[in-house]
Amino acid sequence: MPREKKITSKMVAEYAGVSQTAVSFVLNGDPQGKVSSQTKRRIRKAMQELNYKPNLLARSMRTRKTQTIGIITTGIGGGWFTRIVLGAEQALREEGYHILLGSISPGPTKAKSMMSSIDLLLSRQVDGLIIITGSESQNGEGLSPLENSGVPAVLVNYYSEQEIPFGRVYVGYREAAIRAVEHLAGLGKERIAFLGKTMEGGSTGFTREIYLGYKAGLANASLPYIQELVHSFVDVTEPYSWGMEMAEELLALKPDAIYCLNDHIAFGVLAALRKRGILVPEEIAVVGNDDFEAAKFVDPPLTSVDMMLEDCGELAGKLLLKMLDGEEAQTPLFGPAQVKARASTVGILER
Amino acid sequence: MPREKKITSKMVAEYAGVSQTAVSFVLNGDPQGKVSSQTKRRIRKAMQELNYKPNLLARSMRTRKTQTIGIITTGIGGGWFTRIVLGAEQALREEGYHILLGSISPGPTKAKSMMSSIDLLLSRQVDGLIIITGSESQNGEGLSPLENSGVPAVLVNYYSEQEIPFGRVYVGYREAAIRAVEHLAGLGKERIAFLGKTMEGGSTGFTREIYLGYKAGLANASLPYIQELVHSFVDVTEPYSWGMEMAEELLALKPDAIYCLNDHIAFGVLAALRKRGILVPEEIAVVGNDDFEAAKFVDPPLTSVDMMLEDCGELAGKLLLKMLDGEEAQTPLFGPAQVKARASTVGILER
DNA sequence: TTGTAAGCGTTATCAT
DNA sequence: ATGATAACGCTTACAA
Repeated sequence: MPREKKITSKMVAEYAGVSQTAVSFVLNGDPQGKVSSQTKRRIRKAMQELNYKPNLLARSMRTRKTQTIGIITTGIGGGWFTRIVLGAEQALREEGYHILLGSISPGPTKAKSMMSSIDLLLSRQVDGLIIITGSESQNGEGLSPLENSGVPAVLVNYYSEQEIPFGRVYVGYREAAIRAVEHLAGLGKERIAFLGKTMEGGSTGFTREIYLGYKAGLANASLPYIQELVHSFVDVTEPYSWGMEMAEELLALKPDAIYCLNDHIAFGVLAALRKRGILVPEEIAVVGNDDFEAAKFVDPPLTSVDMMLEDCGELAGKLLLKMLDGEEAQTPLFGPAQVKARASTVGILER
Repeated sequence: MPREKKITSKMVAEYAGVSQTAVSFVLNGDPQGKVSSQTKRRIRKAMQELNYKPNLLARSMRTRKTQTIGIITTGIGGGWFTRIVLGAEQALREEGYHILLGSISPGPTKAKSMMSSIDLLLSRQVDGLIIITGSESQNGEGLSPLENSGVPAVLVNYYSEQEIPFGRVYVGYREAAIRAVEHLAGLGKERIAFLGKTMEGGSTGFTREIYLGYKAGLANASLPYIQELVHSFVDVTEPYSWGMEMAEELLALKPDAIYCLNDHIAFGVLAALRKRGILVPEEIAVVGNDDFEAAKFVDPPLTSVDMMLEDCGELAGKLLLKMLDGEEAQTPLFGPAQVKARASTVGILER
């Protein structure tokens, strides 16, 4: 019995003794009120009894709309990508769209695989595309199939010199840094060290944003930019160890706070300070970025800036919806950022 | 210029001066070798010059295969769901399938929303379905649309009394517990406490698996089951605090190890032991489950059992592929589990 | 080896 | 208000 015959609208029409057209109208809510409520009832009853399920594929074929958005991402990473997808999915689902996942392997030949992934999704006739790129800077690589497809697309975190005819959404890194510094300044901290990547250190993309935010935050708080408190990394393979080392180096310079590019670094910093018996936050407060789950459980719990990635995803989804409605790709949008204050800055109030 | 006209295979045929059939054959690799290599070249050239992209929707319409797998999940949770999807996606992509995301909001009316989600995906003519359920036990709720659709489906972590005609994959909780206990026993621990949910405590689903694994692990290591070292929770709202409390209670009973249902609880345990100045792992070793990212960064780094969720996803994907090939839904499959040894059991060897 | 034509399940156009 | 009929772009017997 599991093998029911597929019911088509034609069969429903026959069963109800009406035309297929009438069935179609009922299916689409009969906007112009062309079907008498009597036959409407008959048709609905027939649908029920036959357990009819419309074939959305056929509909898409005809309407040239699939109600499907492709999401592609390179450089997947522990959850950060997911949170964005989640936000986007929700925004899009509310409008009746589904998500079709593009290739999500990091892949060596990035631009090439990006192109083929886009091609595949376009072949499947997605109505729009969201592309979440790794956090590195890049140029218009791999986007060529999109450009002349006319399919609206939103790029998330796509740092590029070139002008591109797509919507853009960025994670709020700069705001994150500004808020972090403001938070620390608000606690009376004045010598706020920075562990990240400076422009002199060759920062691009999101690392650049964070650095600029750090400087802007200092300016907002009327604090001086102290060169010797700013450290730039070159290689990121061991952020934890780097954080430890840098913390050691900084000690002599008596900072009263350390703001770190990410939580990994901050964890290293905390470990180093713990080992030295430095009081956190009384002597030195520490702030990280990204608000990893782990931040709650280190000792002391780490204040970190949540990048609100779901919100970024929602931003991307809503922007895409507008574009699907015919609006032009606007100026870039930036996601919010929120300081999650914990013991590493405010002491023992909460876990 | 972004608005190129859509190119169809018919246009390619005209342009190349051949029949649409020939184009179609080339598109599908011409299995029977019905097209001369000359015309093949002509056709390929035409495709290139017109920048032809086949419309996969139309193909699906005809072949009644969409090369699309729907994935539905209830009770999403910080990343655990994602890792499974990732594994499945990879396995399926290798065989040319794409993932269509079903509704992924927790939702109050779970069974109802599950049904509509399944219906929607079926309407979109997915070739198969993977359903990742929350970790709670359930009955055949919400699966009725699937049963008589004849569409193959794999359920992940679906704990149910009833027989169901679907493939099933379970996260390797029981094995996880067995390995954890073996790991501890291997280190010479003999009084291994358990913080989880016992059958007497009303465990079902995965909590039951873990408990059974704990007992099996003890048996394997010829260790006695010591009733007083086993604690069962009722309410899970504050696992961290519960872990702290239980650790305190256990102290008097002199356990030499504590195995926790999850990392949250284990973090609480570690915190309590740290406060008491108990040496970990010399006096008491601690093991958690799930291997959160945070496990690496607590003090001391926590040994935890990785549930290898990507592998579970891969298992699910591959099982589904087999079912798509006509094989029957087999006996349930269980994912692997791997102890990630860290300082909380083996001392300071690694972070 | 190549071409013709039917059909997949819808929706949209145009008469009735 | 309702019903034929033609698309949408592709695959696939079957005919040439």
